[in-house]
Amino acid sequence: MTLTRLTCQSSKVQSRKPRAPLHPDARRHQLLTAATAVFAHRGYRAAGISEIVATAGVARGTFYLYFASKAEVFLAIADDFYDRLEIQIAQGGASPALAVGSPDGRAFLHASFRSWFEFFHTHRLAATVMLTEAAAIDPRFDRGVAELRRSAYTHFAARFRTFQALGMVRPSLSADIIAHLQVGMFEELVKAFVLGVDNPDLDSLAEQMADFEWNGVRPAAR
Amino acid sequence: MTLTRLTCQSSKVQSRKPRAPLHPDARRHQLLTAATAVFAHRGYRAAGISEIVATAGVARGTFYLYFASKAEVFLAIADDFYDRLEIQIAQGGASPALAVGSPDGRAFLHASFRSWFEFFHTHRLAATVMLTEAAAIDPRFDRGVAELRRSAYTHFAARFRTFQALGMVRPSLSADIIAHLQVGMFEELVKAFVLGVDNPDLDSLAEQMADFEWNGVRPAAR
Amino acid sequence: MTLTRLTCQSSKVQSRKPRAPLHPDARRHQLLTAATAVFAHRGYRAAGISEIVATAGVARGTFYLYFASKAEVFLAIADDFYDRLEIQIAQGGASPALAVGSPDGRAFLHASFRSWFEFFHTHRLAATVMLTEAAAIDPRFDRGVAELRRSAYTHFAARFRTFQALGMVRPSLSADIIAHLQVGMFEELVKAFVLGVDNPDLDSLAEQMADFEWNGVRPAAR
Amino acid sequence: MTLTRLTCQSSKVQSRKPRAPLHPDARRHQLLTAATAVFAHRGYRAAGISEIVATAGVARGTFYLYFASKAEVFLAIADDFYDRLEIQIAQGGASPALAVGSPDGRAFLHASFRSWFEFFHTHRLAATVMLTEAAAIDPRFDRGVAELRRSAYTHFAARFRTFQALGMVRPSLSADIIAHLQVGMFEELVKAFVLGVDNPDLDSLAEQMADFEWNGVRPAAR
DNA sequence: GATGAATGAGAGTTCATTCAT
DNA sequence: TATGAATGAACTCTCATTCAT
Repeated sequence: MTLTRLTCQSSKVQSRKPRAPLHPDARRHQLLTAATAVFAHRGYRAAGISEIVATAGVARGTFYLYFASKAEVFLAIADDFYDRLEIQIAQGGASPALAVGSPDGRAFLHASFRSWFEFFHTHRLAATVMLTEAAAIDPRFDRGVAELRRSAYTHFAARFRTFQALGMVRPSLSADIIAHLQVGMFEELVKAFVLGVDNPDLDSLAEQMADFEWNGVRPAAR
Repeated sequence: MTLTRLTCQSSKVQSRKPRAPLHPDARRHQLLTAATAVFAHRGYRAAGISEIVATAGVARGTFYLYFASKAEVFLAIADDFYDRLEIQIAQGGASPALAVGSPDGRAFLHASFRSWFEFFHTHRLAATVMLTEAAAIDPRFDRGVAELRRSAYTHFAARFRTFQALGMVRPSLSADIIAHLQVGMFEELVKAFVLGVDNPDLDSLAEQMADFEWNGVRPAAR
Repeated sequence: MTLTRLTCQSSKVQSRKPRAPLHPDARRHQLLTAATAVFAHRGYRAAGISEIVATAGVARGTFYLYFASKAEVFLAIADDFYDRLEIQIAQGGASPALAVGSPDGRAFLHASFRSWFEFFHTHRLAATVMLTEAAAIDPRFDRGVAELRRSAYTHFAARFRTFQALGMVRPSLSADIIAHLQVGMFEELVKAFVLGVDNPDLDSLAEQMADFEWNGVRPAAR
Repeated sequence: MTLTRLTCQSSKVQSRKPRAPLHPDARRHQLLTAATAVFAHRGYRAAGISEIVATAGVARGTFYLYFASKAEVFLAIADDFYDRLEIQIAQGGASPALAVGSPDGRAFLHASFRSWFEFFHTHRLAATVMLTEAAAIDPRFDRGVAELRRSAYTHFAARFRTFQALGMVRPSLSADIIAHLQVGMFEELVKAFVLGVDNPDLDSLAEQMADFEWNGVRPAAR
């Protein structure tokens, strides 16, 4: 008994033309940047993988070589932003230490605000994504954003209490509420005058905000 | 021989039993309320027509008898919110008129803030939708939502200028920026202490915010 | 202050033309039949939802109105088959009861085989699916198929033991192995001469199989 | 402030380190073995090239140096199996030649079955692939796999006819059907008691099957 | 010869919208 | 007026295959 060979003609269905490979880190960064831009302009839900890969100039499948899912890129953007935030805080630009020795609370507020405005201007797109997408995307992200905001409140409240202890600010104010007010003011100015604006006058913004926070709106006592 | 069932058997298909016709306005209101609740809890994109009609207790098709599209309900909610906003403003609770004759700007701020907090607490769900979904959802909405915010800024800025003209507040402050700061502070407090909270202490909030805005954080001059 | 209405033009993206609705049970049956045919011809993995809905002559989305997923239709087919199997067994066509009173084991085997061949011929397509897709599809299905085979072995083994107790068959044979041999022979004949054949001679098959099982291949003792 | 990481960071991207070249035949064999194992455990469709190359310890591209496509490896496995099958047949372990001179058909059947059980146990994995994936996988394979089965039937039928001519078995039986019955019984026992079992008692199996085939189930004539 | 990043067609699934009843 | 089954474009994700290195 002789069995005929099975080997058969293969019917290649389509042709694929891989582009030039790139260093993995570079490609990942490229995709992260593209995703940040797309999320910033369209929001998480409205953004499509199609748009991200088109922006990055790669094929659909390439995306999934670097991120497990759409949610995962989003979280990667958040992680990136957190990292930069921690560096910014660690650099002391916003720490009360700066104020010690300086009796001028108003000047300190100005410097602090200015440096934060600069931070958000530098990281414009990622900031847009973070400020915009407060809505539910992924349980992990919800936790992350909540934590981010809470840590911001805690940070500002702690700083304010230090100031109160130093007698630099009025002791009757609730540090927690002040923290929220600061975050609210800051977020609003950032959204209105920093993120979508080409050449924002960050110094003016910091000046006005510091003046407002320091002196209030009450006319000077006569 | 008895074999266990492999499937869970839940068909999405329902039976057809027409509900009693309702007055068009009532049905529209019913759908609008349902949509507001669903958008508030899930966000615009995540909300489905299915969920809205299920909440309203009507059929899918009925929805399209009253609204041309999903986008249209969202805009209807915004329009509704506008209407109430205009009434609130017209009622003078927030108009500078109140302040005329009263030289006490701080008391005025307190009263104004309090009444606004009450407004947002009363219209909790719609407010959640407007504050949450203010960000880019759909290019088509941007115009509408942006206009809503702009009108709020304009209102507050105009009021502030009136105050400046009356000498009630410092003239060196930029009315535009103050308007944004107020909106930011207000929005933040509303989100943090009003919308998701059962029995918010609106008076305290108004008090703290008014104190902060009026006096700033600077310690009392000795 | 007057706010302009937001109501905007809706840009309908595409036109949809729903076909005439059908009674849910009819539609479900239509889809189940189509899926059975497609799975029978291409196997579970190779079969696409596209092919199923094309066969049923409905739109892609309609499928998901009746089945939660591709795996779910498959399991529904299996459930259907199990139901018919239980009926077939319950009808006693295969029960040893028939043999009682009749000393003719060979005739009983013939009748039993015949009725089973008829069953598989009647439910040709579903049977093809069940006999073909022994491979892993879904844990639930694996369990189901294993259970199905085990119950078949158990059934045949029990019947054989009854026969042994009645002295109708040789007591030295292992009922478990005989059960497997019967299932194997049956499956093979079904696959080769029943499923893909237009007018199978079921009686001949039953006759040959009964003769083989009853007498073996040994030449008649002289 | 320390924020917890949101992502799990596992990139699919690997580093590039060429392995030492290997003799083409050795590499091909390495890949064939890996593919056999993967197909046996996951089935043809569910098996991925990724898994095959990971098992073989080579890169994706290497696979396509030795096989034109996924389908081609499958056919190569089948070809391999054919080769071994022909050797097994040629070795006469299963040829009627053995029986010539020996009047004991039952002993012959036992020896033959035993040697076949051993063959399938030795080539466990390839056998699993061939027996499991015999069903419709891809229209292109049907021809090949069908031919494999047909050649098995032909072989057994021819042998049976020889036996009939020698007067060793009953002449009234249809050789074609007997061939199918033998294949079915054999396949079933192999699947149930050989392939997935650690130390199968091949001799017992052969004994039971030979006894059944030789004598049938009929009680000894009194 | 060996590599693995890149590719893109096509898979399963969702859901806003339509219209026969 | 009210219904809900039907629709199909668009979505996220997979994986066999290619080719620059």
